[in-house]
Parts: sequence; structure tokens; C-alpha cells
Amino acid sequence: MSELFVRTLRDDPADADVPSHKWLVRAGYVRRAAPGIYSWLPLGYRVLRNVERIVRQEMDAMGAQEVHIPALLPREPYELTGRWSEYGQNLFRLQDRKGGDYLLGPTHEEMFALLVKDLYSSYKDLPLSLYQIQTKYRDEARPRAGLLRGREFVMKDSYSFDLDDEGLQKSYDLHRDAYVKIFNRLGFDYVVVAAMSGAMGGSASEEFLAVADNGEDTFVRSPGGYAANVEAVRTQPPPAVDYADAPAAHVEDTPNTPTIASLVAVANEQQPRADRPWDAADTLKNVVLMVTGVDGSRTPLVIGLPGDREVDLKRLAAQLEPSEAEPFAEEDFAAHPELVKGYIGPTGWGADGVSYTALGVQSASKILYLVDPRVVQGSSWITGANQPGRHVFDLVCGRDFTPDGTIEAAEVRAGDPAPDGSGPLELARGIEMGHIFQLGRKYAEALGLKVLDAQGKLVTVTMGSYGFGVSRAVAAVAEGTCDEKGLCWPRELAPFDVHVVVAGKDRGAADYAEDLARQLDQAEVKVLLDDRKASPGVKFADAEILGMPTIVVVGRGLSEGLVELRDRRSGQREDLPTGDAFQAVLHAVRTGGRGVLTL
RNA sequence: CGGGGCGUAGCGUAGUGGCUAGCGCGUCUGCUUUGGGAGCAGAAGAUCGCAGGUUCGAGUCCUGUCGCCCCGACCA
Repeated sequence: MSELFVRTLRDDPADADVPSHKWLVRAGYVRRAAPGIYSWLPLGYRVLRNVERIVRQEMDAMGAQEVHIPALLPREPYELTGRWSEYGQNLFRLQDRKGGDYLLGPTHEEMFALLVKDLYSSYKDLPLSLYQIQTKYRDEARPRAGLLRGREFVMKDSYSFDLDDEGLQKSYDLHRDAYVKIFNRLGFDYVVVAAMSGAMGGSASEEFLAVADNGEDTFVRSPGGYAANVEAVRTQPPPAVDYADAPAAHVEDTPNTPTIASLVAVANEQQPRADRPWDAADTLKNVVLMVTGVDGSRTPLVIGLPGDREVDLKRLAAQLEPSEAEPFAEEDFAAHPELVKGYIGPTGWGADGVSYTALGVQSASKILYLVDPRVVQGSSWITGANQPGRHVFDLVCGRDFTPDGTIEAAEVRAGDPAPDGSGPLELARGIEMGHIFQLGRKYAEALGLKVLDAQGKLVTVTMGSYGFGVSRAVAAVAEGTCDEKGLCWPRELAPFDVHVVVAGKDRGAADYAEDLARQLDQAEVKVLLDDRKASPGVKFADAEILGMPTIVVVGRGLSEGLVELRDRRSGQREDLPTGDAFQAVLHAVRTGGRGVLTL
């Protein structure tokens, strides 16, 4: 270790907030090179390669073949699929000396599809799964948390190519199984959730999340086994209501009720219900947003949802992808006088003769109106009358107004029912570690990837896309396993199996430790030997920060013929006769034991 | 891209417009020490993020810019 290129820090770096970032820097595993860009030092790089090794083994085992596509890519393929513009600001673009456009690959669907198109042309060539472990580049708006969200990161991405949907399902399942194996070996708490496919397009997709309190994703799960990213949760709509006997809609003066709370209070005062007081869930809140399309077009969107729910902008964004939504600004309201802030109602209804035309406002600009799935046919609401200080009561969906459709934009709350009836949902946080998609034919179509089928007909190939964050996994595992003393690697990922600390000053300790290290090395155990001339306290602290699973202390016990074996995770210590140390360490390493093992 | 906080040596930090920018850790040399981040003596290491400006004088004030962290919109 006197030769290892590492320097541990005694203080927490000021810019590190999350534990994995803090410890990876303090332990000398990585150093920041630029915003969201990190250099791997010897210890960190060993962990990274260990993750890669596991991924390679499992990908190879499922029959995928490894290739390597450049990170520096030409513009054209991304132009063909529209992603040159869809990826927007997140794409690193550059030009060569002739002014030709290039990009640093954020993901490689296009290149893989073109590669297969280039070489294969028959159904007999399929199915095929290719993968690579490659550096990806995304110019993130906000890199954060060290390795967890960088602008340069290492990803394993694979792609499957099949003739039909059945084949795609099979390839998808194979990948899913391989992912389960990978995640089990990485040794951390994870959950597989239903996901939105986002910018990738395509249909079915699932995410593998590392369960972590400071993860960026929120997911739900039910006692019955339902699990989904909140973005992908499908609301269980209540049954439609028979409104044959519902009272007619009527507009009432409700002065000074721009908020749901003030509206409910006034409603209870002026229009009390016979059976129970009004509450927020009786109101229909209409939220206006400005949606910006990929082409830069801006269109307003009104979303109607029960008044006791907020719009979850993250969920909404996932539905609108790749368009982006932002709250309606004051100038937007000025440009749309038909939308009366605080008193917005569903468009197109005609109760009591009140309508846009009746208000003397041109309704030529029909605004898209989408509702939460809870706003079902026949449900009755208190909602804005599109006039300041007035609301409509008993406004019935399907009778008095007809939404243009539904949208999953309302916040998901703990206790909401799971869509499959498997019980109330619980919310938790996670780090997205892997994402598998059934892409379908979007890319194959755009790029003309077709093969001849058994009948000699050209058919478009269907694709799957499977990502795994390799460098993120290093951080996520560190995040999930570290403790108050430092890193604490699981066996398969640790840079070294054993950390031998020479704690005695006499020559004998150093000699014994070196000898033990040599023996272990010959037995193919990876040993880190701390032979530095430093005080024992320094060495113990460093051993804990660096986080090798097994620590051997050669020191004061040596005079009595004893060395100490420590387990980093549990902190268990045990004195062993010097003659047994080699076998004991070997046993601990080979059994993957978490505890100290005796002979 | 919005809101908030912050940039001083490898790390952590102090610094009322006024002298040669201070301290701790780490690093180097020497001696002593060696089971929980040792002691003494000495040394090296900073264009105070960058660029302008105000001023007799700027780490300190102003403007811009870059970067960092946190909170919101995106993803492995």
C-alpha cells in the first residue's frame, strides 16, 4: 500500500452530499475532473471492472455478444430517428474541422440497428442480442451526487432483434432474467417496477431500482406485489355514475374563491349539501400548463383533476414526453382571456347558457382538455365557471362537459389502491440502475432494418433495448453498503479481498504480514498490504474507509503467536494462531462469508 | 432553465476596504513514537475561480462570467 496511488481524506469534501459521493472521494476511489465527469483511481477502477465482469458474465451467459461502438458518432443516424433534435440540450454535439456534425453517444439504438441492417438480411439470422459496455455522454442539466448522475458515465447497453412480437417477448424475458442475476450478484436491495418508456419510445418497459432513501425516483408497491414507478402508475378509476336523476348544473356567485380551500368553505356556507359537507374532492380543479413541443410550438393544456390532488409535474412530463410542460405564466393568462385564473372550468360545456360565446369571448382556440381518470362519466363536480367569482355546481361529466381524454398527471399518494386490486400502495425511493424496454419497430422502421421472412417477404425487425448503469452501480452499491466509518464492499465488488494491516513496529510483524500476503496471493486471493510507516490508528481508520470485506491485523498479538481477523461489515474480530491465519482468511474469502469464520 | 447558498494551498477553513493572506489536516526533512487519525523542530505549497470596474489601496465593494451545492422541470 506504500505504493498504491491513493490518498484518503480526513475531512468530508465540502461539495459531497450523498454518502456514496463523500466516501468514494474520501477513500480515494474517484476524483472529479469536470462537472459531472470523474476520473477513476486504482481502487475505484477495480470496482468498476468488477461490476463490468459480472455484467459480461451474465450477458454472455444469456447468449448476447459483446461489440464496441464508437462514442463519437455521426449526426445522420440520429437525424433519421429524430433524436438529433428530440434529445435537445442533453446531447453533446460537436463539429469536425470540415464543419460536419457529430455527437457523443447518449445511447446507441441507431448504431446497433444500422450495424445489424448492414450485415443481416434473413429471418434465419434472428434472434440476435448484441451488447456493449461503453462510455455514454449526456449533457445533464444538473449533474449531481458524484457518480450517481454524471455527464459521462459507463453503461452496458444491449439490443435485441427479433422477427415478431413473440420473439421480442422471449428476448426481453431473457434479458430480464439476466438482469435479475446481475442484481442478485451485486448484492444490494433492488426492486423491479413497471416504467414509462420515455424518450425511447416503445411499449413495455421495466426499471430496476436500487432502493435508497436519497434516490431520485419514487416508486410504489402494494402488498399484493404490484410495483411501478410513480410515473407509470395507472389510476384505478371509480365506476361510472348513473346521472339520470342528477340535478341540473347551476352557476353560483362564489366571490373570492380562487383556491380550492376557499371554494370549499364558501360552498359549505352558501350551498350546503344535505348529506355531508363539501370537501376538496368534490371540486374539479383545472390546471393550465403551457406545453412546448419538440418543434418549439407552444400550446396550452388544461388538466382537470379532483381538487384534493396536485399535479405531479414529473408524472405529467413522463406522459407528454418528448414535449415539455411548464406552469402557465402571467403573460400566458393575458394571452388567453378565456382562461380566468382561479375560476377555470371545463371547456365546451353549455349549462345555463354560459359558455365562452356567452361570455363574449372567442372560443376559436379550442384548448385541449384532459382529465384525471377519476373524473369518470357521470361524476358530478363543483368547478370554475370561467368568470371571476363564479363557480358551477352539479356539473356532470359526460352530460355537461366532455373531456378530450384522460391523463395520468395527478400525484400518487400512499394508500391509493393498486390498479390490479392488490391493495393499498406504499411509496418509496430508488435509484434507477437498469431499464429494459420492448422498443418495437420505431427505430427499425426509421432506419429501414428489415429482413426476409420464411415466405420471402420483407418484414421490419422488432427491437428491445436494455440499459444498465455500470458506473452508477458502483455508486449505488457504495451508497447502499457504506456505514459511518466508510465504504464496505460486498465480496464480488471489492477491489481487494483482504486488507492486511501491519500494526506492530517490529520487523517480525512486517515479515509475517508479507509472508501471509504472498501466500494468499499465490492462492489467488487479492491482497492489499498496508506496509506504510504510519501509526496504527491511521491504518485502522484507512482500512475502514477503504472498505475491503476482510481485514487482517498483524500487530501486538504476534508475540503470543496470534493475528486478528476482522470482518469489515459486522465489525466482528477474532484472534487466530498465526499458523491458522492463511486457511482462515482463505475460508472467509471463498465462502463469501460475511462473518468471521473459524476453522 | 427558475429559486436559494457558496467559490481563499491537495482537503477542511479564518479573514472590519489598509502592512508580507492566517489556522488545522495532509505533504517533505530530522529526531522521538507505534493497537485507534502521535510529539518536537524545521520546510515546501495560494496569480484568494476568471474577466472587467470603483478606489490612493480590493480576498473584502460593483458588474459580468465560469464552477460547486441544495430545491424544482430530464435520465443509466
